[in-house]
Amino acid sequence: MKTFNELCYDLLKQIPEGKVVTYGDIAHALNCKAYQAVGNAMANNPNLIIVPCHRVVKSTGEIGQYALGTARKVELLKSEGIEIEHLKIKNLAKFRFHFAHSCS
DNA sequence: ATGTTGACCTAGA
DNA sequence: CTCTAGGCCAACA
Repeated sequence: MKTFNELCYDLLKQIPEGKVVTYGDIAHALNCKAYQAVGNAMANNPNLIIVPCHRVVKSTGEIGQYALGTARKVELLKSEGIEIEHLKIKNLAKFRFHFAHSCS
């Protein structure tokens, strides 16, 4: 049985470049509202290289936190093509990624 | 099992 | 827009 954290990492790995998701979206994808549990999974940061933790932002459009620092997170997101200013995404909905459901 | 913490969210004023 | 209050869940001591 994978832990909740492992599930979060798995979802993160599915996020393509230039796309971002909110902690709430990840929690909702897991049929739960464990927003903070998702954040905790990132905070544990067991596989920062494998998992694109930098593509996770807050629902308000703010960048949130990052293991290597918010500044580094912004730089990475901007490299992806996302427009950010003052640690906040200009068009969050435009870069919002929708997780695939069990339906195909 | 209980208490505390955390890269949070939503609603109300 | 800002600030306050309540709620939510999992992992760890």
